[in-house]
Amino acid sequence: MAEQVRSPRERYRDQNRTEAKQVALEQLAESGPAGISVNAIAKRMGVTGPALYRYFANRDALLSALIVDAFRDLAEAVEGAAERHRKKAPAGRLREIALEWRGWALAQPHRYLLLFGTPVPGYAAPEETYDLADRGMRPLLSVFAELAPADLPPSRTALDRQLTAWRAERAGGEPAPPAALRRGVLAWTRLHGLISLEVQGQFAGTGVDPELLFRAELDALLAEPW
Amino acid sequence: MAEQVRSPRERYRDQNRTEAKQVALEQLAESGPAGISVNAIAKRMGVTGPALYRYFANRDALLSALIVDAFRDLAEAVEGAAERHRKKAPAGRLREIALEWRGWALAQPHRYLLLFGTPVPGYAAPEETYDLADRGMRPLLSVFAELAPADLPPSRTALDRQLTAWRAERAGGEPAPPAALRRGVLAWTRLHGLISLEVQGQFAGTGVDPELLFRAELDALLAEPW
DNA sequence: TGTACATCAGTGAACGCGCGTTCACTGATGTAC
DNA sequence: TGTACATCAGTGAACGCGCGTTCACTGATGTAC
Repeated sequence: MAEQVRSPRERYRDQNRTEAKQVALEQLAESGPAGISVNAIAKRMGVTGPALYRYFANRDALLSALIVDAFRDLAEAVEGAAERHRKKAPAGRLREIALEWRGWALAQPHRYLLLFGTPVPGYAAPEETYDLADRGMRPLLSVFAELAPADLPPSRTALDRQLTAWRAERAGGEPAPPAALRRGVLAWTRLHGLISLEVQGQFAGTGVDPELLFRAELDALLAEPW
Repeated sequence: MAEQVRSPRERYRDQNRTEAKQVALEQLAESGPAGISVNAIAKRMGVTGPALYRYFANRDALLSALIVDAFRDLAEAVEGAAERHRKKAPAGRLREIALEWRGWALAQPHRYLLLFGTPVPGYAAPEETYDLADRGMRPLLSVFAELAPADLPPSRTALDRQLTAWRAERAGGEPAPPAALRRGVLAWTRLHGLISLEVQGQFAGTGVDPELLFRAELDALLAEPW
């Protein structure tokens, strides 16, 4: 990241945009996406409501900024974990990536739900989010590409064809065996299933420790035959 | 279900309660949980707002009724599938149960998200929902109890102890091998992961058919070693 | 069967509230010559 | 370096709106004798 030269005014703008987003995140944590209010944010910033329209075209633009930030943040966290453990064997790296991802979600449940929770009605996510969502999945897919044995029999099921096309177009480029893509995507949906239930407190009254479940799921993922 | 003797007035009340809930479900589908409005429901019913307070103590009570209904409905659908295919081998029955569950969610995504989506902030679900949630899981757990080989080595991990205690207390009673509980719960979280992502349209732009992914996940579930 | 009373559904007015957004404006900060 | 002008942040008033909920009430329906 090169340091950008910015005028004082630009710095000031950035600072205020950032502050507004931070306050919005507090509201998100307290009362959900519907609780994010332009006027309330302004009040907490010590400013009147209309002032925020200098920084965001409208409420939806603010929401979009939050979503894009969160997707990028998550992708960077996952990429960071992959990078930090790049010397580990793929199985160990997979564990680290998955745990990083869960950690990110648990540390800021509202942001995770903003990305993967109930869609906000009447709101359409900007195009950018699709790329960022794919980017977050890439490290997971790569690990499975490494884990795949070299002598995998080729597969031409409809699903495998779809996955291959998707990989070529969006999810990173380098070709991978379809079986690796399939397992990578399913790994993603499995981990998401556990995390989303945990984040929503579905295990709360059960006496079952979600982290142990999560680790058991990782074990199962690695024990599965190819 | 025995036919209850009810006075005309009671029948009338039930009818109006039901109609209010139906209209609320329409609103839920259109604009999410936050879009459920007492006044708007009344208007659609051709009645003034305060009239609804004859039927529900307040907005939260209405929401609770919707949630309890949905949990019960889902549990009954799943139980029905298990019952309809009771003569099938366990593996086939598992498929049917899972497909029934997915079908229920896809047919009414908003209701599924009401149960398992982002929690409504400031709203506490009534006690009853916990039992109903467990009830919906039971058929899945039972199938895994059947699938478990008889010669499973005993396990005493912390997770298995927690699952056994939970099963004894809430999830149906009949004891089952811990490994079966573990796999049953993980089956649930896996299917939920796929379904919740599908219901929220996360696969929309990818060209990947979620149903094929779902069936691949079922195959993986059954191919896994014990 | 008829009358007296109790129950209950629904009305309409009112409460205080917060929402997103627009508009014309003031005053401060930056830019050009 | 000083002046003239353009840019931009923020204000305060106002818009129309819908929200959940309360209250005293009217009028219809049911119950008891």
